[in-house]
Amino acid sequence: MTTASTSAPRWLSDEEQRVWRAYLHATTLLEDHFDRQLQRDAGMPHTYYGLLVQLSQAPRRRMRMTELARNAKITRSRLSHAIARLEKNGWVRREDCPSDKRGQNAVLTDDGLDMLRRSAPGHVEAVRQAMFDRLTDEQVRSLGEIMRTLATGLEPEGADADLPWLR
Amino acid sequence: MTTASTSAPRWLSDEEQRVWRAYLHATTLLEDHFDRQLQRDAGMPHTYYGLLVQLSQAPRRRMRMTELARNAKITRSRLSHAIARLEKNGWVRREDCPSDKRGQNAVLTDDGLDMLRRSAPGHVEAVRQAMFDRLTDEQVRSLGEIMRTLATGLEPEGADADLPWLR
DNA sequence: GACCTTTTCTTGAAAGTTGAACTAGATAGA
DNA sequence: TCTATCTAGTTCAACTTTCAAGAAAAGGTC
Repeated sequence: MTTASTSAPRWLSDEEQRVWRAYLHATTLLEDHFDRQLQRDAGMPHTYYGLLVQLSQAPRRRMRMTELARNAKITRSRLSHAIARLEKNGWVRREDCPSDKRGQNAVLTDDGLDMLRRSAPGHVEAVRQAMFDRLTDEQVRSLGEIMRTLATGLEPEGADADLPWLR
Repeated sequence: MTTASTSAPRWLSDEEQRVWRAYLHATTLLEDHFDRQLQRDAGMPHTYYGLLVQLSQAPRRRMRMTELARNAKITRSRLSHAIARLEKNGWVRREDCPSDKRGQNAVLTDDGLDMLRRSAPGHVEAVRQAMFDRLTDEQVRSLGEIMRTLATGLEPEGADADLPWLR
């Protein structure tokens, strides 16, 4: 009897349960915290803000939709809706891709860049206050390594991976 | 010139940026991963599943709404909607609180407990595979400490805190 | 070229979340 | 008591996300 479906579950140890719970609590609170900070100061949820940041750092302030979805770790559908909303705000515009007629580029507008410049200081301060100011250098280093490991684990090389931006 | 609004922003260092990015990537992918696993195997999002788990561990399998919201780190509004949905599924029912006529208890039903027993092994396995199997014991220990620190930082003692379950 | 499959992106409806407004009951002070 | 305030929980509308379906172009094979 060695099949996964019938073998005895390897329950979490007490410490693992505590760590898992702490992980869920911290990530939920952090997400809520930044969503509120950015909704208040920039008029959009954290995810949307992240898209503008990505675009601002891309060559010529533009990026293909799927590429942007991959960077943000979200589905293309979600991205389509998000870009539509940001377009309404005048912070992004769409542009046909010259080399592939199916493709679209999302382009950060000047207004979008302005909005980013205005809100960036406050957001960085919020990130510092909630995360980096509370951790030792060693903890920051360790957190980075852990998070890279976990992210990599969920993005396997093979074509069998169920990745949001390919759904 | 020392006021927060006008002092030079303390931008993130390169390493801090990498850590922050890795954090966002990993947490986004993990959330997506568990939401899908549970939607597939238990017919509900991760947050809802967490509520059933909380109830299953509470005395007499019941809990006051605000208390449950506090444990889950979510707003009471969100919880109201969630419980309404779980009630439709027959996994939870509401009950008037005897000692406070404004209060409601959310009670895990027998059906709810069954559903939890059926899906728990698969979920634990998913958590192991995505998180604990990939980290060393030392990393698990470190992650726990980091997450407890961050969660605590966002739940200050004072009455000035903007906590989801008090909104 | 004709045909089939894959890739890119969008759409519309259903499900979930947020924020503000609201009801009802508890609490505290004059 | 009377009244003002606070707390518990729900509801509605607006917004966001998911899922399934679909249009259009690209790529591969014969």
